[in-house]
Amino acid sequence: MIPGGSAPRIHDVAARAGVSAATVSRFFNMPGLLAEETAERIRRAVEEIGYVPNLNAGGLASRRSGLVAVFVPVISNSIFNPTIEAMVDALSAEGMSTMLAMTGPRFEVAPRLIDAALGRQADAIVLTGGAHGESVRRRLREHPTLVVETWGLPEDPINYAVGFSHRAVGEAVAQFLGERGYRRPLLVVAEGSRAQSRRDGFVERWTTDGGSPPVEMKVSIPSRFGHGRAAFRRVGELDPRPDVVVCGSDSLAQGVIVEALHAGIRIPDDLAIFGFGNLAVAGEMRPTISTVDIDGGRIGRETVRLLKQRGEGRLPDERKIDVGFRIIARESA
Amino acid sequence: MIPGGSAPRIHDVAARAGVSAATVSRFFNMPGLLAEETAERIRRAVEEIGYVPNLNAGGLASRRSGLVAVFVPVISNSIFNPTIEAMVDALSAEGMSTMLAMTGPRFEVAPRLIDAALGRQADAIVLTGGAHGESVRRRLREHPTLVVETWGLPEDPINYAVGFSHRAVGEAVAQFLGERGYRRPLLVVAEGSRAQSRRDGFVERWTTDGGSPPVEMKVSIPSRFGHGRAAFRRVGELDPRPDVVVCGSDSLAQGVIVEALHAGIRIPDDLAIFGFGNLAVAGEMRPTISTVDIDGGRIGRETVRLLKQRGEGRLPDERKIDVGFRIIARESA
DNA sequence: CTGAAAGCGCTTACAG
DNA sequence: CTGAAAGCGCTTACAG
Repeated sequence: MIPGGSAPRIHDVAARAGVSAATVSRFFNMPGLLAEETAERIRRAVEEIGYVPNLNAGGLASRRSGLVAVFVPVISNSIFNPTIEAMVDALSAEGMSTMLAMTGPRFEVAPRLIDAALGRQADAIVLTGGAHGESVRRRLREHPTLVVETWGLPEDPINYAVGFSHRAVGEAVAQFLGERGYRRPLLVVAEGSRAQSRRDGFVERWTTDGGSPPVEMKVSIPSRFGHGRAAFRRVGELDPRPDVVVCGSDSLAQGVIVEALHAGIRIPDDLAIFGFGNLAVAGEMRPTISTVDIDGGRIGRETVRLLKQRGEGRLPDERKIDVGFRIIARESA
Repeated sequence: MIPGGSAPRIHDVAARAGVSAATVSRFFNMPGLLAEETAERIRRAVEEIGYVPNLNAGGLASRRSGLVAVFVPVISNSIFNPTIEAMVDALSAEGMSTMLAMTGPRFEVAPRLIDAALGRQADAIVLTGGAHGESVRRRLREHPTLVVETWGLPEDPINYAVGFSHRAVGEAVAQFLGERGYRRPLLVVAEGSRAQSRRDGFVERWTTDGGSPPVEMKVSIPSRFGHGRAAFRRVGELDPRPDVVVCGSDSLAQGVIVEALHAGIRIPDDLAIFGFGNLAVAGEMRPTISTVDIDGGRIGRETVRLLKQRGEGRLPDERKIDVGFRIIARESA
């Protein structure tokens, strides 16, 4: 475009190519309909004047904004980041844009954030990390916008949910640690309903398998490296002493390991550590951290696939998409 | 709104409140102009029918989209995250929305991403982490959209830059370590022009102060925990052995510490470690990590302040805003 | 395969 | 302090 001039509009392209604005519009949105020679003329005109379609005007006319609002609690050290990255990439590849809304670590979704997403006419709202309040859920339920909840699999999704069963994770971890011969787990449980579900699954399976009820300890969210100090202190206070610390995140597990090593404790011989999330650091730590792998990228991609399917008018009947998880056995437990 | 019904429009509010659409528009955009009694009627009508203004239509008419496009390389373990969080929060408080674009760790800004930002009529484009190619810079320079580059302070900003001098950081670190008596630094330098600037500043100051040219080692970006292993291996290969490892990030510093401790090396007595960024983990590690503190949140807030000033038609003359940095002396060096 | 015309839901001079 | 009317830059039946 000419520096300082105003941006070219669809009519400028049309005039230059000797066609109507409607045809230029079709060039971008339904290219299959155009005669090859017409398309070529338009292509050249677009190139020459540097035309970029006004997507907001287009969205207003077509009633499809091409905008997806992604709600996340935070992005610093968030376990959801691979999901968000995969989602932003996939959306961008589909010609859609990502609007980012941050709710804070406790998911205090201000009504203002919802209004912003709806006011921008977001084609879809993606809730990452779930655990939103009933009033927010009701509001979204009443609204025609497609809502995808990720990382959890709520009993009754607002529209769709892509994630895994946190309860099943808890059960699998309990089984794994029981089979490895651990007997006195300390559960470090973060606030929030998903952590609570994992805890419930763990406790149920553990006691069903004949274990005595595990000792529990609460930490605030997010579950971070720095909590490792308090968690390790708790280990020292308990009698009998725990033989494994089950952490709500790999960062926390890493923090406990650093504290334990600093105190001269051997891992896993004196104390085992189990994480959650399979962050890169889990495989790189000394010792490497046994944990639960969640394919966060896949959650993001499945979410975008859902949006594509909606665009094609063929949304699946099944409203919960379970991406599963894997126990990763490494050195720390 | 009525479930299943279509969203109410400004005319619906106007009809219910017994005023014109123009007055409802003013209620939202220039509330000071309305009679208190009129405002109250509109407020009630908005409440009753659950009206949410269509911001895209509003933006089309007013030629202000209220959208800010934020370009970041990645968000997983990114040092820019506090900046992004502060920015998203501040923008949201101003009634603006954040569009998130991801360029990949090497800032390969696809022209498609720029087109998306321009096509959405972003009021401003924020480049986080800088280091974009000349063709992108030229394209943006020609465009009337406000561009703010963050974290670096380029010689000639596209429009504005908010950040600090990476070269000055390098110089300050060299001075600090020299004064502490270290003599044989190993510089672990990540790819990218900002890391290179810090390296240049370090080397210049170090040699000016009489030190011999430091040993250097390249790592790919992002500069992560996992690179600690290779960096520490390098320490063992060098003769004479380095007495301090200067890392491109706190994560990397953490990785080196873990490796060193695992090998039975004492920190800082046998080997000192210096980081960059002052992540939370730097203050929580054992030993705590000496590093450079960057107030990332402030970078985000200053950026939004710039956007507000532009909205009020009073952009500052000075095109570079330097937020500075601080050396944080802790246990590791 | 292409065009003319209406319309998407707002804002903003302009006039009073 | 408020309203009527034009217009923001597109898309999409409809018609040919």
